[in-house]
Amino acid sequence: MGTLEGMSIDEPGEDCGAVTPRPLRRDAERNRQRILCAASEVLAERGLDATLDDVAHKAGVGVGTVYRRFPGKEALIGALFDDRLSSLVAIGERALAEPDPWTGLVSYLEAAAELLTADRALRQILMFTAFGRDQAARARAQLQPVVTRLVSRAQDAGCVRADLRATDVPFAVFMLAAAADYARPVRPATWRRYLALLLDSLPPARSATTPLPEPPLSPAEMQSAMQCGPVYLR
Amino acid sequence: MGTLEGMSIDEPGEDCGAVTPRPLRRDAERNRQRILCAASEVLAERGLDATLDDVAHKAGVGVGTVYRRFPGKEALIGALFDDRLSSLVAIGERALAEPDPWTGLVSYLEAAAELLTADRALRQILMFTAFGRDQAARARAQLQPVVTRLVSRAQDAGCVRADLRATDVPFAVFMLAAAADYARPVRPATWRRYLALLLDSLPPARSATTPLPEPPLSPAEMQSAMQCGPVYLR
DNA sequence: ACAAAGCGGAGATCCGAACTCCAGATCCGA
DNA sequence: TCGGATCTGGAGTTCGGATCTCCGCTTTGT
Repeated sequence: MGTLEGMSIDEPGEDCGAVTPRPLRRDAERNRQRILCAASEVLAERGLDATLDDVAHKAGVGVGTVYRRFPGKEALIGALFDDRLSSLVAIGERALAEPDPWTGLVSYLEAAAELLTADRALRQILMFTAFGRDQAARARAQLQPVVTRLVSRAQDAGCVRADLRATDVPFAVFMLAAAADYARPVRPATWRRYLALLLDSLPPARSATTPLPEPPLSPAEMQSAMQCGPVYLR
Repeated sequence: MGTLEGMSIDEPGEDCGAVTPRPLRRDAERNRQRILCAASEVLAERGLDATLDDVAHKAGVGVGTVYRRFPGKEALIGALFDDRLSSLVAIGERALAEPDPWTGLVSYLEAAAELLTADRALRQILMFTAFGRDQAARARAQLQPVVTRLVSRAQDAGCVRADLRATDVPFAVFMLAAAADYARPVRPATWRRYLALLLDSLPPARSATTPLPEPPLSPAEMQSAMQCGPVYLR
């Protein structure tokens, strides 16, 4: 518990304060990358319940190696999701840079949903877990003004209903992510259909419907979606 | 394993075939009811992960009592959700009995979402689990023609877009349930806001927006929603 | 060539949920 | 009212699965 792994003082006499992490041996660094990469895949697919043994296996290293490099599961996840979360913020800023207010809002919804639907662990972190609480809270805090701006700008331009609020946006994304979770094993892009549907509810008025980009699941696909979903129990 | 509890032959000589379950002692029957009732509450709240110890505790009986009455968790859940599932079918039929096609579809969405959002275990059973697989599949099979009818009737009447399909309906309900799952601890009725929003995407055209019945979560509420959600990990 | 650093992965440890068991409490027919 | 049948509580056993440790061996780099 609490090893000082990866922290060592560079110069023997050059005491304390700034501890420069001595660079890892080449093979060790290579493994570290493999681990991060494997963890990223495994977590995206299986969510936070994924085992560190799974990660190690996928990375082609032993569990010990994982634990030598990261204090524990939590630390590994923390390291991984720092950039995921900041890329969410980046998405928001890119959407705000979009000149057309409607396109901006839509592209935010689309990109955010794309990010979340592709990564189950990220979704769990943002929606529920007590896990990366601080990181997630920080991301949310950064995001909130951006999304607020995105919404009100679109409202000012008259292309979005007046009663929409900034907090409705993450809800929309979560709902799409839930749909994706269900349909993914069968047909992963199905969430886009529901994004398109949802978008039709946003303008103050409309004279037609936007065509829905993805076909619906057939009843048979529906059936098999439930067979293989994130199995609870047994 | 495999006790014959609750099954006994009434008359000693009157062999085999129709085994009439001798009625339970009065106290035993009372406890059985308590258990079912407690299980219903606990499962609705905590989902399929709920422990039989939880159920026993809520029912005010010992775990042993639960196991004497039901072979195991699975059996208890099976017993409980038989009627939940058939009430879903009933909702569909009631909606179809509604004379106005639009009102019919809307009332189905609303009632189904109400049922699912109130019961986490039911949602898990319908969406994912390998658990009550047969029961759920049967319910789905019964429901499918009803929903199909509900949708096409509304389309024929011209009040719903032509590209909507029957399988979109359960998706809508699932998405609402996901929203509810997130918002419940903070403000349980929030899903109605998103139902209302969703409904605005259904007509072939519209000249205005329907007022949204529930206020959105404030950013602060959003924050605290995540604090207490269905905690994953740790 | 030889420390130092890193490695694998068996297995120790821990945890929590499902389920069992039996000494007593409770019921109910005679 | 009494006695045997039935039922009860909940401590404790079992089990599975996940986290994390440990140490003999391999790889690196000087």
